[in-house]
Amino acid sequence: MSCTALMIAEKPSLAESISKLLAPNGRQASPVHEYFAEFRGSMCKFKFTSVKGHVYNLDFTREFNDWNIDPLELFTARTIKLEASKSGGICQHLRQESKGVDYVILWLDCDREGENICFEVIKNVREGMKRLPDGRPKDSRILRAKFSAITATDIRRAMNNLTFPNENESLAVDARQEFDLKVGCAFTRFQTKFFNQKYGNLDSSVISYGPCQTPTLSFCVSRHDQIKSFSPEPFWTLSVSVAKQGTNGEQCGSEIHLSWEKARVFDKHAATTIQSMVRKCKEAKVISISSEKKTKGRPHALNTVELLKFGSSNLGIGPHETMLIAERLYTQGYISYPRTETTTYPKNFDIKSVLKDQSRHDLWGLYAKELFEKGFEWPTGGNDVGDHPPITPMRVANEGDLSGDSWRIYNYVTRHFIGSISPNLKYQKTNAIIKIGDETFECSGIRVLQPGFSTIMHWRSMSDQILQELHKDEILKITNVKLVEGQTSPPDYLTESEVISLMEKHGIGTDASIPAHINNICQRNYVTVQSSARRLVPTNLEKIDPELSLPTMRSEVEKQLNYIALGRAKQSEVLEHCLNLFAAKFKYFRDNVAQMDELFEATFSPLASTGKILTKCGNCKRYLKYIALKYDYKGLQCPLDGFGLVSFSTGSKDIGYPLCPNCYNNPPFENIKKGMGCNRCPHPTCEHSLTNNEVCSCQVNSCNGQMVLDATSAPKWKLSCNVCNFVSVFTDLVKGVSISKDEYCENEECNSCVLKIEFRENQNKKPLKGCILCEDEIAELLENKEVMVEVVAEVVATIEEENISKF
DNA sequence: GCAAGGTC
Repeated sequence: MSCTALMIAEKPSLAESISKLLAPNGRQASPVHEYFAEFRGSMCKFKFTSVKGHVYNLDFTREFNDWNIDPLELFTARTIKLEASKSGGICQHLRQESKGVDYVILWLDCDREGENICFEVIKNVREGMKRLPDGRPKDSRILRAKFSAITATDIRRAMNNLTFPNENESLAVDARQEFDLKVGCAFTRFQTKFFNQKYGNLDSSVISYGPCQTPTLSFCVSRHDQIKSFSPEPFWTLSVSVAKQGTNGEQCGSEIHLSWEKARVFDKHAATTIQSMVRKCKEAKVISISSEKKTKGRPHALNTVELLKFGSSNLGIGPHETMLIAERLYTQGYISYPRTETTTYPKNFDIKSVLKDQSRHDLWGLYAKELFEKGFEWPTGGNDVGDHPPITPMRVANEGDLSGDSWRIYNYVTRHFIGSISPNLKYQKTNAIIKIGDETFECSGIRVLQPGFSTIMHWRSMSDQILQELHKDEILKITNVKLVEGQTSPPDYLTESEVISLMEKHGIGTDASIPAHINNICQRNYVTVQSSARRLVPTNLEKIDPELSLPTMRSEVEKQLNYIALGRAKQSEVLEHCLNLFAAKFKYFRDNVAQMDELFEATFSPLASTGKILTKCGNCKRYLKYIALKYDYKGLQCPLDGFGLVSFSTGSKDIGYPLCPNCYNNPPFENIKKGMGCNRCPHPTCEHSLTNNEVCSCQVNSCNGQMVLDATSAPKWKLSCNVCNFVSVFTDLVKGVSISKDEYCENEECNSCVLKIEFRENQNKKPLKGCILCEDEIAELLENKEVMVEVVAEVVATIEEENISKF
């Protein structure tokens, strides 16, 4: 009695290697991967074939592929599964091969996607299988092999412990596909149309949105924002050198540079005080010497993400390109399968023979040979995720065998492999603590004891740093004390490699899709890659709504999908719930984008077509456009929300004040009312608020307002009342006006802020300081001096009267 | 013209 079993792997290469591992002793599987072996007590003909990834792609039905329909309809649209590769004819192949077979055994990758492909396969093979005598299909003979490594023991174990495919896991993937398709397309279509109508000069024909690509871009954009909002601060540091001294106090040996315990001081006064104290000291004393052996561990086995990071940061090859090269090396048989998350070698992995092969290599053969003979280090640590073994060399290649970048990638993979089984790097670090007066300094030296893996992975090597021999309590001569001024600098743009790390940390994308997401945001011009260091710099096409670009957005949906996979929730309910949630987000987004736009257009611009960039929205980072109003934006920014300030004008001459468009509409604190300009805002720290710009009380009779310095009025400086229309403008002689911090008019009854006045260069006048109400010299500088002085006279009179009445 | 995830 005999039977036939059709076995299906996820990719051709696996069909080949697994069938080789399963074919009985000495009998190689034929190129078509057919062999005979015993199965469940009878002789069986095995046919091992494969699909090529997913069999189907999800798409909308035709009527929804029309960009003219309301994107909101997509959330409830009908979807269909279409065969993924039309030319490949995978469905046809499966139907053909499954005709009349007794068993179907599914060898798809053992992850959720693989489980989903199982059911895509079943859809095609179930029909043709041999039926039960009563004509029912033999579902009990559709089996699932579960394996965690492509090794003989593991594959045999899987063959002997066949189970059934897990439908819940597959349903979770179906839900994920439908969710991503609907949400992605709805937002993408809406955004694209909205911005294409608004701006003619977009650098991209489509502004896409997706649960992976958008958070990825968002990492780059938030770093961009950090850089743009960074303001450098000056700091000071002590640069001190000492030297050993002879019996007569003469210097012997070269200078030793010390690093200061405090590193940086942000107060110049403190820094100079410390410097002069240190200068007064005649000697430095060694307080302690310590020496410690340290270890830098050899790397774990190589996985995809590590390869991508190295490619980008050390070889200057982008992730997409790196994967293309790695795949080519794989199909040519030079390296193992390059898409894996696993960082530990399977227990029965033949490290010895791989290493022995490499001992023939032109460049590192000698090192590999020595390692082989002396005995390599068995790797410890790392993770077995159960997908594929780590990336290792499979065949020796010398530089001449491979071209350019292929060789560089192969070179790295192999050095990494050898490094991962080499000894650790060991070094001795010596540290000396040195005191000068009350200040503590240190210096250190490094001696490499055993280079270990860094011999082969030279980019990770350490070099000796010689430290002269010092003793505890030794007195050293101070040879140099300098105060060095520096400036804090903003962080740099994220490197591609840092973005990959962030994606990995937040679970965005997979080893197979990370390169695709990065490639996506580059190709669509959302970011550009800086040539040298491969840093990702956002272009003007930035994100729209921060809520939607949070990396947590993906993990929330992922959590819901897990419930389906575990069989704890019904697929239809979860999907409906998530889609409803995002349909609501979509509506909110759509209405708000429109509202925001209307609001700004109504307030600031009657003509939306032309005009220049006015200021930037602190929430969405889009530029707001401003058309032909009288007052210009002066580059001042609201520190609370990042919006650029604008001048509000009533239209009458000189009457106006600065205002933050965001605080104006969305007051940042309870006691700040809607519709307030900066000149009435009581915020304690904002540099533009009333608190920090009020000069004196309004001098108009019966007005209880405050005269506020209006920084947006420069170069024509003015003080304006925040209640009535009273304005005092400075004459053209004045170049700058500012409020002197913590200084008030000596006249206790007045108590106005002291103003600092700077004159224009051609005036040849020294800056002035004083009270605008009580000092004539300052009041003279006002164009409407008379008004001011008249009012002052009245005020003084009132004060005097009040004083009199008090007595 | 649109997503993400497999694989080539």
